[in-house]
Amino acid sequence: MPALISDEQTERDRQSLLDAAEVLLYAKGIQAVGMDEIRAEAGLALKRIYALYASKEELVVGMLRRRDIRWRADLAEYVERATDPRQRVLAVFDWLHQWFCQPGFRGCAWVNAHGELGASSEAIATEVSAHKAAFHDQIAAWVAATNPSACEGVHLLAEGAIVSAGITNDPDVALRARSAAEALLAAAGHPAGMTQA
Amino acid sequence: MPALISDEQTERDRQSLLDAAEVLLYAKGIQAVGMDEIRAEAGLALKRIYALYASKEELVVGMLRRRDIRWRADLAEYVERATDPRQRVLAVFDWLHQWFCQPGFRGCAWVNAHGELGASSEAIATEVSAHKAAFHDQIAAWVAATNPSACEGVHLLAEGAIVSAGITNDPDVALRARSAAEALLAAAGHPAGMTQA
DNA sequence: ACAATAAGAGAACGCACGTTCTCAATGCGA
DNA sequence: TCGCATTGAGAACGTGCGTTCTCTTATTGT
Repeated sequence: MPALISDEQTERDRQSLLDAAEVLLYAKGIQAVGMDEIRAEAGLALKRIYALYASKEELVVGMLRRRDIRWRADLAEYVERATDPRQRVLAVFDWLHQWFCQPGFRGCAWVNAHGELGASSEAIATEVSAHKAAFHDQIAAWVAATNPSACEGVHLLAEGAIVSAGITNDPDVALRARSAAEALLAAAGHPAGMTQA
Repeated sequence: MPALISDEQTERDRQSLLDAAEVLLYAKGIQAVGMDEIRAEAGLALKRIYALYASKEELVVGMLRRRDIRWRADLAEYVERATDPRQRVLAVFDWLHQWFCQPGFRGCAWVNAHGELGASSEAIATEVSAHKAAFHDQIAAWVAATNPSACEGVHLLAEGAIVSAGITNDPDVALRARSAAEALLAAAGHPAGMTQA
């Protein structure tokens, strides 16, 4: 095989690599997985990996970035299947419940990465912030269509559910978060907000 | 100095060690800090450290356990200064806000530890679960005194606020969580619950 | 067919870390 | 005062990992 590598092959290799990295790093933590284990799982030469990403840190960032796009697209696809604004917000928690039920669920990949490497890697911390901001805005947009005053609360319920489910391994936190979100949507401030200092 | 070491000295050394470990591990992450750095900060011999804890893993568990006791006692002390049940619940978020404002705040030590080592260390995962369960029960007890149907929601708001503040470095999430908690407390179900499947 | 080159496999390097071991120094009992 | 046990300081050991290097193999253009 050795000889010029096509752009298509490069893209295929990149996806294999990101697939392997995503599975292993999410399951075991970032520092717990060596580049050699990723190489074996991806079925690529180490040299090839370092041609695609200059360092493990860059690979992690690339993995988080691809996961962010897919994860939020999946969520949006599910949520926007509903047409009623209120049902859309509740669908967020149904989607979360589904996610929590998947075998191997181990909390939020971005929160985990931030806890492990946020202090040492600026690049990773930035990627995590970007994901969280995007998730916040996505939720806020859906909630704003029903009850703008509930945006922040619903977002925090979602974040709380993710973190709680990750640690307790109880997928039903999503349902309890859903109920609370329902209550928030029904509460006060349909016209204006009611934030307080 | 070499000769039998008193129990009092042992306790002093243990606290110095836990102090050093807590500061460094929280600030930089667990795997990012070597035992030698902890040794230097604690001002103890490596041999002494391994006489107090048989391994780094045990030291981490000991550190988390002491932090759990102090952290929840501080919270309770602050919250129970208020006498009105509703004010108590809101005080939780004021206390969180205070915490988020402290320099060096970097999210929840237990969530960070779980993300980093929950998959590889049973002992650490167990300690984290214990802390989260205790925190949940503490919150639930305070909320139950005002509006039992809001227990789960308020707890998730608190968890969400901690995680969000840790990543965005915006202490004011605590205030937004507080507003949402206020709304939940005011909502429905004073008599019965309203959980849903 | 043959040089030139590019890619794969994996050995090698340098480093960092958890843990243990050595050894000199010190306080205590006789 | 003398020997013994205990402790502290830090060297040493083994291991694992990120990254680079070597060397072989195979493909391509002439």
